Amino acid sequence: MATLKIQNTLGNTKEEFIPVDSSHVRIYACGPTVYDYAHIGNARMAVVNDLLVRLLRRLYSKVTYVSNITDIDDKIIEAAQNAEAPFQELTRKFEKIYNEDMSALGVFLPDVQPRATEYIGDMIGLTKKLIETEYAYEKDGHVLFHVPSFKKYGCLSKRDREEQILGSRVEVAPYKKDPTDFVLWKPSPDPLPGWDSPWGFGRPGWHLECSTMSEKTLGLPFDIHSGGMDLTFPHHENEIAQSCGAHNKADDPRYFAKYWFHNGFVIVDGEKMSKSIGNIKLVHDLINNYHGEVLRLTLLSAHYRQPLNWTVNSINQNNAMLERLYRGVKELNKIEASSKGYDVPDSIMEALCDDLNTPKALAELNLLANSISDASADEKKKIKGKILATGKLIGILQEDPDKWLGYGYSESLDSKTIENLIKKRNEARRDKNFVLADSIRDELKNKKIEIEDTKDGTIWRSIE
RNA sequence: GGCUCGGUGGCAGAGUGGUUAUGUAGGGGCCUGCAAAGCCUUGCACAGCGGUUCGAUUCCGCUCCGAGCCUCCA
Repeated sequence: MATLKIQNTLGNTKEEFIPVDSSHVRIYACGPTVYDYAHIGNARMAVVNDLLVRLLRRLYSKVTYVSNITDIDDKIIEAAQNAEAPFQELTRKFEKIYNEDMSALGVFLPDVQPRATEYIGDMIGLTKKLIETEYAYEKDGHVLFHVPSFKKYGCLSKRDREEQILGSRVEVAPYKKDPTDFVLWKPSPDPLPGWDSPWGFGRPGWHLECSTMSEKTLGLPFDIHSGGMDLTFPHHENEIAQSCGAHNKADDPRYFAKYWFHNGFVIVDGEKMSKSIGNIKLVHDLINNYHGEVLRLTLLSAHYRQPLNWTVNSINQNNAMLERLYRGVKELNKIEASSKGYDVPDSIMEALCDDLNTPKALAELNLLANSISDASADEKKKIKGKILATGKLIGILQEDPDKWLGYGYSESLDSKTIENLIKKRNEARRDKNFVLADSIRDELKNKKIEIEDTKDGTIWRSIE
């Protein structure tokens, strides 16, 4: 069995994955803040983690995957105010859409999807602990984490506290003892949502929820904590400070999570995705134009830590690759898959286990598909088993190939009409009346029907 | 300014101290009445300059260019 290696942001090296408890692997991914439609960057995180979890499930008997829903936050409050609706209405709506959109990309629901608002009591508890351990202090209804008290602060993002203060561009709030202190709990003035706490009516700071929910759902320490690269600082750095501080484990950042797994950004046509440029690609829109598998494959076409340039060209290239793979599966459908449990090939497992090297894995899959043409019938059985198992693991090739390629499916003509035209054409061909035969083919092509003369007769498919 | 990470063939994108992935697009061919699909074949890529080495795209240094974080952000 191939051993899994992953790049650990904590230490910034590729490490062999050794679970805290090999009988139960536990992973937590920072999930979305649900106030708007998910964009392709959110999807990359979801797809990459989904694949990592699928891989872990092959390697370990029990895996628990937790990914939260952030359903209270300043942006949510703002969006709810603009919509003139209770924030819960907004968050439930976009949580549902998020899950539907991710499902379209072949992302399985996490085992646990905790909502921040359902853990407020535990967040208050964690904050109390941090006050007890003297890593936090209260001031004017705020509770702040005192960063200078946490010696290892910066260990994840490799940031120097002093330089951070120098490089800071924001004004320091008056209630902070130190410019780098961050909020655990803050007051919520009347119209804003909030909860009662020992420090008055308020709401949690952003970082607190993940420390709380990961501990409550998985226990400490757990194995992998993941998220987008931008979360490394400050979000994940602060989570470590909170979780290790609360448990008096300030010297041991791994007491919280052992491995930190961060995915790179998606850029669009070479530019950063941003509201001001107006180039945000929403999954909700993309799935109207492309099958989820095409989008998933495109997201996996680059290594997860590299920037991914999202362009129409790259979607098309991956679409072409997927179509060819489906043709391979269609070819193999003429034979039974081997019943001898032909599984994901070692070469592909090795690639995936090597820090989730999906481009390498896909290259190996292509090589496998290339081997179909000159394989014996017996070999084809094995190849079929391997391709299907691989497709299942990485979340592609799950559709019926005929349907994917459009064989026997048409929206413009009913199949009887098509069959009749094909019959007429074949009669014309028999009579060597190629002018007529070609005109019938052109007629069908105009109706988005393409025909193929195979040795088993003429078949047709709808094309876009 | 600080900290990361990159610059690979038309495009996408792995990887390696010496044997030049993979896909996609293009060229040529086979097959076909012609197509379509498939198959075969082809392309001497590794930002620049130095250094280490028998040998560097791969290691080291410098230069140039790009991206991300340092403020909400996947």
